[in-house]
Amino acid sequence: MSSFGEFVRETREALRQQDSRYSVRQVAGRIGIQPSYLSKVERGEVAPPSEETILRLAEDLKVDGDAMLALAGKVSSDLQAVIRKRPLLFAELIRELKDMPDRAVVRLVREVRDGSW
Amino acid sequence: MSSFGEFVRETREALRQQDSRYSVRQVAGRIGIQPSYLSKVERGEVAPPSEETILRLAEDLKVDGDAMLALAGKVSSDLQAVIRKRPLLFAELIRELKDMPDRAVVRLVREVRDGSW
DNA sequence: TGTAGTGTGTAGTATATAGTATACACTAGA
DNA sequence: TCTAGTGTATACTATATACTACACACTACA
Repeated sequence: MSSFGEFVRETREALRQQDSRYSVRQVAGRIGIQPSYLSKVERGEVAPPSEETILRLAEDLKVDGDAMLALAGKVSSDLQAVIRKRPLLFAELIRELKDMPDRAVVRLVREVRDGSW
Repeated sequence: MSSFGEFVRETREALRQQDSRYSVRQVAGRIGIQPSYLSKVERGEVAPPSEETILRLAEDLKVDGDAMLALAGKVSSDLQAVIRKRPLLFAELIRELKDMPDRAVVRLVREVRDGSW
């Protein structure tokens, strides 16, 4: 059920192969939570942590923050803020893109970034 | 502070000019909450209601749901679900569009909708 | 002048969120 | 053999979220 927890555990264990500083205790220590709490999170015994904690964890595990938030069922609050400033526009855009293939969205991102328009 | 509450009160009072069924009590009754709670919401005495309640309220007051959620500091959970399915893609797109003028975003929406690409 | 409807004050509640603190049993290395 | 480090079990907590239930004072109108 908790793909978030599984992902964290697997990612941490993978890093640990190369670097002994990726134990539950040490990661927890670096990101400022109790080891017992991280342990429970990894085993899905409790819900995923808060956005702030997830982002610190993602950084420590060298994983993309937005991807990790998504696994936790969340959307970064700064993205939400962008949407909230122009709700009608962004709601329409996002709903329109909902069923578009990845390549279509990628193309859009490029178009906007390259400013070719 | 509570622009949400003010907005609800003003919208409801405006409708009431034409239709006496837009009293606090009757609106509350239709959307399934206590009148005292709606009263407190309108006066900003409590935080905005849940997403579900806001959407029922928006419908009753004939207002856009996404706009009303935005005033409450929320983003519709169905939009969040779209983002969570492809977090990297959508995060990049939205951050890229953050500082673009409205007309640029509108143009993009049209482009996608008209399928001219 | 009653009564139907109005908004609001007060008090309380259930559930979720986001953790902490401590102690325990186990293992690998010096 | 001891000790430093490992993961985890247990018990608890503070704060936020999202309301309900009831009572009260006031007003319009028939």
